[in-house]
Amino acid sequence: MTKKAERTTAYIIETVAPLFNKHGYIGTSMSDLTEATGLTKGAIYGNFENKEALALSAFEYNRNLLLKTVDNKLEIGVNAMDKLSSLLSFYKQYDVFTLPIGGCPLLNVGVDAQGNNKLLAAAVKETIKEIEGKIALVLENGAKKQEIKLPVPPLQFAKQLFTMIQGAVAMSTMTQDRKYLINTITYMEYLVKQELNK
Amino acid sequence: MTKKAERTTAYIIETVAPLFNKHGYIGTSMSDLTEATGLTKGAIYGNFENKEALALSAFEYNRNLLLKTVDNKLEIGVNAMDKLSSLLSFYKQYDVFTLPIGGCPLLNVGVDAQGNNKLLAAAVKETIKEIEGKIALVLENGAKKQEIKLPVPPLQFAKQLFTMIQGAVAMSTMTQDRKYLINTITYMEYLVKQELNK
DNA sequence: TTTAAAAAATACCATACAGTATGTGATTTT
DNA sequence: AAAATCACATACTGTATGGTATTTTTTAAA
Repeated sequence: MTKKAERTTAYIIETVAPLFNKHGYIGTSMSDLTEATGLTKGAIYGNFENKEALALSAFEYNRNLLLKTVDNKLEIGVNAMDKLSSLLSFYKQYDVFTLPIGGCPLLNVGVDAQGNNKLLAAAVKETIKEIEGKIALVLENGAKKQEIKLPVPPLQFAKQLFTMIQGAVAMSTMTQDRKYLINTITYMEYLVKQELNK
Repeated sequence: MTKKAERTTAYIIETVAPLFNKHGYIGTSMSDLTEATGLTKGAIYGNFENKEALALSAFEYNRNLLLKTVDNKLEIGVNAMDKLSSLLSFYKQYDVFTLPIGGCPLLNVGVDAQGNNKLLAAAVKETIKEIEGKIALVLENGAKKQEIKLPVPPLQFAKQLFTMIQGAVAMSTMTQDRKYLINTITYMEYLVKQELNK
């Protein structure tokens, strides 16, 4: 059986991850965390060195949730086009995914931490690279099997794809309007089919 | 001649606007502001009701700077396509524009304020609508004069255009890599020409 | 140049902050 | 079941926070 502290550590992370994601590093106070967890500062500081370490763990938790989901979506379907469609339809409803975790962790932490926390900012940057790499891999395999024809190198195409996706995420976040997700991703579905059809 | 207080008020806004933009509402403390301005809290609170009012004024200052520039770019050229090209080439170097003001005010404040400050969040939302409207107007006029052919209503096209632009802004902000701006906007230039050519 | 009004500096307030030393009860291990 | 360890709660630290009442200085008009 898992140790008590391990379970508490996990519980704390799960509980505070949405708070940090929604209100930012500075915007989330220790009293917010004790209130949400029902634990005292003694308990939290017994499991985490300081606030920054906890915030980093919280981001990593959300980040893994996202990476895992992206992985799943890119496993669906047999050819590259199916996998891309699967990813795009996930992002079309990205607001449903992000609601319980307090928004897009990449956008929220990526913007919030930029001017305040170099560690978190670096973690976001690395996560973006990972997702771009995953998409690029799908494209590369699809091109090898001659399912699709790439107009540019796979990583470049992946970056531009993900940039547009994050644009939709940013706009729907800022305006609180999911139409940005739906309309832009719908257009991207058409765009991808047109660009990759040989 | 302008009154002393008016000049001080303007000076404060100009000085603190980049700070609020870079570090966020909560992330910017009053002591940050007194240090940057060289004034005391008495002076600042003599000119602004409270921190929130000052932050709002600071955002409006940055927002007006952006709106004015967008206006200028959309005035360049005679036909719609020229105006769009002018806007896109501005955003291709958007990092140069945002450097002195501490980043993109829409993205930074739009994300930061979302979970923390309803007033600022609403102000961002309205500014986005304004810019989309400006772009839509250019498109509408261009369509009327039959310079371009729109596949969708002008406002919808404007929204999708601006969404992609903000995607490039978001990605280059999060990764601190201006290539996202250059590559994505370059692709958009090609895309716009293709989509609007009749 | 005097003077009244305006503007800014000072000194202070209560509160909230992150973090910690120590005490105490729960959980393992022997 | 006793002993040792672990996990958490309590109570506190010093500091920083946003904000304010009051005093001092500056400005501008008479």
